[in-house]
This record gives sequence, structure tokens and C-alpha cells, in this order.
Amino acid sequence: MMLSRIERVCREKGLRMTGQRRAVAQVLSEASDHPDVEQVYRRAVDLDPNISIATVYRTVRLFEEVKIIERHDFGDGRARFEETGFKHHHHLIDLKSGNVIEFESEKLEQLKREIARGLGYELVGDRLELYGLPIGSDGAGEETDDQ
Amino acid sequence: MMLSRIERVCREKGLRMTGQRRAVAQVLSEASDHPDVEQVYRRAVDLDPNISIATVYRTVRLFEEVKIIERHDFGDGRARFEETGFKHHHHLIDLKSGNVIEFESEKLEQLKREIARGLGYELVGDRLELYGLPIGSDGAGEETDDQ
DNA sequence: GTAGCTGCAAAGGCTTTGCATGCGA
DNA sequence: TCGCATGCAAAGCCTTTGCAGCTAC
Repeated sequence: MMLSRIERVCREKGLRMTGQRRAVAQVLSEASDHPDVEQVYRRAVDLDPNISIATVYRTVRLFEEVKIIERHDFGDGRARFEETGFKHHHHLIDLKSGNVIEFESEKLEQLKREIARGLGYELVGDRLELYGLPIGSDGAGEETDDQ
Repeated sequence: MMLSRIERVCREKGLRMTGQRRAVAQVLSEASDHPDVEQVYRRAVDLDPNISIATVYRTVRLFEEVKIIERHDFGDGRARFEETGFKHHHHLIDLKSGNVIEFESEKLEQLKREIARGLGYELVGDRLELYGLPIGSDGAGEETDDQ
């Protein structure tokens, strides 16, 4: 059986691998969206029916601390998660469908650092989301939702 | 007696001016920081001892809806507010002191629009905060706090 | 006078935590 | 074995809301 990337990193970091952590790891490894805790929980239950939502909360916090996942806040009051990627990126939220589109821009990275430096600061973190409406949309669009 | 800018806008929008709303308006007009609800409440009590925190919550929501203040979320789980300015700007949070520095950048505005457009979206909103450490800091800095 | 505003306290949504039990290394 | 992990339920934090009384217009 093949280990998920997250699970591998867990071993490297010496974290105890329980069935529940394995389940959360797999869910987040496979997710291409940005699930919230509730969604992670529902998907994890399919892999390990014993998991509780409290454990999901504890596990995502743990994974975040060792930097194998990232926490996001898209302004709706709950946290969303994704596996840490190789490349720093940001998100554009499609206000019509709720979909999240990832993008990266070296120009943007430079500009952010430049602005911070200009104010006398070393940039150590940032948060950026764009909210947009699809060009050419008539507003009658379809929504996405989760199982 | 001179009306605050916010109070003037309230009248223009036909909002009923109560003592409590006047107090919140004045607090936000005078604030140069980005107070949270608790801080607005404490300052408003000095102007109108009858105000309750529920009213502060209702009032900032109302003011936000008519666009005379803006709501921000600096990642600490509570909302912060500031009077709407003439110019769109963003914030850099000094991680050493907690201070919030405002900045604007036309270059950045252009780049954001350009990125959104490139993804097929019309930019209708955004959120951007930079988190930084003062250059040349030894880490032994002073903190700010509020009355 | 009346619609709208307020205070109070209860409730709501997301998240954390205390405690006794369970389980991985 | 033994300490870390978990489930459950309670609690915490910020925010909203139902309701009865009050007030600006």
C-alpha cells in the first residue's frame, strides 16, 4: 500500500500514526478543493468510521503546526485547508459558484516584498484573496457543493 | 456642535440618529487604529454610558452595510473596523508590536485586476494583508494596547 | 403615534478542552 | 508498558437574535 505524501511527512516528523490521522492525511492529500473541517470530517468518516470531529480539529491543527497543510480563511467564518504545495500561491474566489481558483505570480511576490521593505519591514507572511465574477457571466450560474 | 463625517453620512442616508449611533459614529470617526467591537464598545461607553455591546454589534453592521465603515479581519478571530477612506488601501501588520500600517499601491491595484482578468474574472473585491517584522529589529520591542 | 431602536439574556456557529479510556511504538 | 491520542460532552469566544420596552421623527 502506498503512503500519502502527508503520511510520509508525518513519519519523518516522528508523529504517531493513528488510523484517524491516516484518514485525515489521506483526505487532505486527495482533496483538490479547499475543504473545511466539516467536509474533512465527513470524508474521513468514510475511511475511518471511528473518527470524531474533535480529532479532526486536533489533527488539522497538528498538521498545520508541522507545516504539512495550510489554513485559509475565505471570509465565511470557518477555516479551510489544503496540502502545502511546492509553490506559494493565492486564491481567487468565484463569487458566482463559490469555486476557488489558485494562481501564482512572481511579479506579485516581488511587489509584496518591495512594499514591505519600503515600509521598513521584512515580509514574513501575507494573506491575499481576490473575489471575482466570471467575465461574460449572466449571473445564472451553477453552484458547487460537497457530499 | 460639529457633526462627524459618519454622522453626516447617516443623515444623508436617512438613518435614525440615536445617542448610541452618534457615539459609535464618533468613536469610529476619531479612531486612527482599527478597533474591534470590544474596543469600540469601551470607547463608546465614555460618550454614552447607556450603550450595550449588542447595539455596537448592530451598529457596526449597519454602518458597514451603508459603506461608511469597513470591516477587516486580521486573522485573530474578531472583526476590526475603520472609517471608509477616499482611497483603497491595504494593511501591513507589524508582528512585533501588533501595529497596523496602511499603505496603497497603484501598481498593486493594477496587478490584481490584471491577474483576475487573466483568469477570466472581473475583480470585485479583495483582501490583502502583509505581515512583517521591522527591519533592524532585535525582537525586544514594545507592544501597544488599548485602554 | 408608530416604526424603528435598544438592552438584556439566550442562543448560534465554529473551535477548543477536560477527563477517562484506548492504543501505537 | 506508558505516554500520547481519542471520543464525548461541556465550555469558550465572537456574534446574532427574540422580545418587551423605549424613542426619534
